[in-house]
Amino acid sequence: MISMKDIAEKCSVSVATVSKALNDHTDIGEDTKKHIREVAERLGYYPNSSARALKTKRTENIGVLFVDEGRSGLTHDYFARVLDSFKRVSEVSGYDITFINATSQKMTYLEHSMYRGVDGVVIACVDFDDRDVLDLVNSDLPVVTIDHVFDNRISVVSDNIGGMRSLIEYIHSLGHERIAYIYGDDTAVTRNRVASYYNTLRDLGIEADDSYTFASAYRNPKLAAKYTEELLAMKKRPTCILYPDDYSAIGGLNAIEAVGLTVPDDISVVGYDGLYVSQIIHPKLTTYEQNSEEIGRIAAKSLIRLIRDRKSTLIEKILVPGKIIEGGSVKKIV
Amino acid sequence: MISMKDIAEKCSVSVATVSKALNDHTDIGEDTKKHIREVAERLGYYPNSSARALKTKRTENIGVLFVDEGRSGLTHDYFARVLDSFKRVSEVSGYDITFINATSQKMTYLEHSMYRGVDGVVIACVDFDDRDVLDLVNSDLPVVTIDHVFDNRISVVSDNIGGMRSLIEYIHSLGHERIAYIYGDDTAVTRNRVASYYNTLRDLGIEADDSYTFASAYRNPKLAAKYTEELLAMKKRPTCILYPDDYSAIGGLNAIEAVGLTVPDDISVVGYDGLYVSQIIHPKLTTYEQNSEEIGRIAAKSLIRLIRDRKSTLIEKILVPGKIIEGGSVKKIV
DNA sequence: GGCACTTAATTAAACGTTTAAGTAAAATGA
DNA sequence: TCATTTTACTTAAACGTTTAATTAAGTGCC
Repeated sequence: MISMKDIAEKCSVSVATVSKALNDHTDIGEDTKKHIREVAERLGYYPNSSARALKTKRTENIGVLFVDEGRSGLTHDYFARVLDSFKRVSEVSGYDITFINATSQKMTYLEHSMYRGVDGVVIACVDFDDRDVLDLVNSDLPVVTIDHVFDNRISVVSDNIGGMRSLIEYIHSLGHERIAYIYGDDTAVTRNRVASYYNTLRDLGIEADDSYTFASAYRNPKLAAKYTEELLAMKKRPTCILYPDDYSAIGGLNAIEAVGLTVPDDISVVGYDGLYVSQIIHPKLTTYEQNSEEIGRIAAKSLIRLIRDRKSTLIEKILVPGKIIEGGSVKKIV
Repeated sequence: MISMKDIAEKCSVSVATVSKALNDHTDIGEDTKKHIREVAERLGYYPNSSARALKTKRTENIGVLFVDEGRSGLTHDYFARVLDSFKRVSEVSGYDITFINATSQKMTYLEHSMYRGVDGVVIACVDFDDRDVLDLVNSDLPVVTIDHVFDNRISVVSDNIGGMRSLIEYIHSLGHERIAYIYGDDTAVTRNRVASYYNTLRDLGIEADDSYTFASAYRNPKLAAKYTEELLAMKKRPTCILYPDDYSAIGGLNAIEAVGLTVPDDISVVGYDGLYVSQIIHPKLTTYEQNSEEIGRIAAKSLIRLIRDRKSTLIEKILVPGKIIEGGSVKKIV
């Protein structure tokens, strides 16, 4: 490994001069800089980030906490896209991404973050009631959370309330009044969507029917199919069913076809997420596409801003709207 | 930040003693160790990985190179699962994962790896002809590649040849003889599968018909649908169509349904990958599930072994078989 | 009591950077 | 011409660890 010392010797200058030359300080002559850089290049010099971090107390590294119950957020389409976008934006700003997860070393998330000396942490797709997560959130580290709001932190959240509202208003505008909702696991996200479901119906002058709602789970087409069957068996069955996500909606589609009914002619179906796959099946799902790209982007920008301006005590909740994808799974009722 | 110095002062011992006590060296008395550890705990001490790395030249960090043409491998189901598994196994062994990607700092992958001082690198889902990738592969760093073989490196590859063979043998055992194959982009993976397609047909005594094969692309249902239409329009059309991946197969399914034919009664369809979604649609796809879990696991184990035993010059190609998922998209022909 | 050995600690240097403070020479200005 | 400023560099300390070398005290043995 070539170090500044090697360059210094080769150039007959001090190590400090080399450091300053490579970091483009103003108190080094132009020709010296040029010469040092050439030699550095020629010797194949790479700066050593550990040494640099030790001195500067900055690692230019961002920690990512992305875990959901054993299964990592990585295989979760929506979060994978958020992370992907986050990563891209961070890299452009010169930050690398390191995962801060369950370690064998029985370190807490905060300990792990301190150990690695990350400059900041983004948290998403975790159990936000977890003691370790809360410790991290309440630490001195710059933190941005995604899809969960803490009152002392910057958060970037997908607009679940607005999303649900616009979906229902859209369906309603096509003539639907009997709108069922099979919703996901009990999380802040779900609670917002459910509340918005009820509020929107009320605002539209529709009386909500509790037998039209089911507590299901995310990404569980089987369970969604089961509740769909129950809905189909009702005397006064809904004309449209909303699902917690696109996978569940596909489960619903199958259940509907299985009893010989057709989507959207006999009953309409609406997903959530706008996954790639939702647009290649037949019928294409009408669904709500969360802006994962934008969420990741904003989270990265916010966190980096926070890191660079540590004294900023700004607490923000940034709401990111998505958009309706008009597939072919909802029929206009005359 | 609490450092060893603080603990040393508190305990009236030298910094070296603290270091040794915390690292459980044998030349420190038991009571001293205990005391030092208690104080460390009480003060909320975290070791500093930068300082440690500076001394030991080990970061306990693994670099991950996962890029495909602009779009990161993160959003690619198969690679997301491989990475997820890789990450889990690495973490258990005490390694963290850092992405080594395109940086704004115009560093090459190798430079980036050296800069971060990663102990090793896993490469997957990249353009393996890229100059920068080759430089990394030919560097002194421990490297493991996934789904691509270099003759000087350990590689872990999904058994594409065997996978293709077992799929075709399976289909053939159900009575199919006219088997079409729409395949993906020109990569090593594709070439292996195509070769295996021809070899297996030959071994089964079936004369391959070149008009039954199409160069399509991965994850491109539109293009797959187009070639499917061409196949359907043939006078002597195939009884079964193989696709490069499950998404493409779904595109094929749609194209088939669109002309009023039914899968599998009128024609059979076979995917590749065994994505979650392939098993929740109707009909469920018959497909080949690559063992992404195992691939990630083996890659991690191999890389860590290589890191811990640097002088090992072992070069291996580890083939990981997957398995057929019998869905409902292939009919038995009498 | 003297010798060798063991145990438990310390000292000091090193890892590769950054940076405040210092210095010597050159340029500027009256 | 000499004081002042500017330019271009060097010195030296520091960041938080690890570790080889050293030391000092205690133990056991004859």
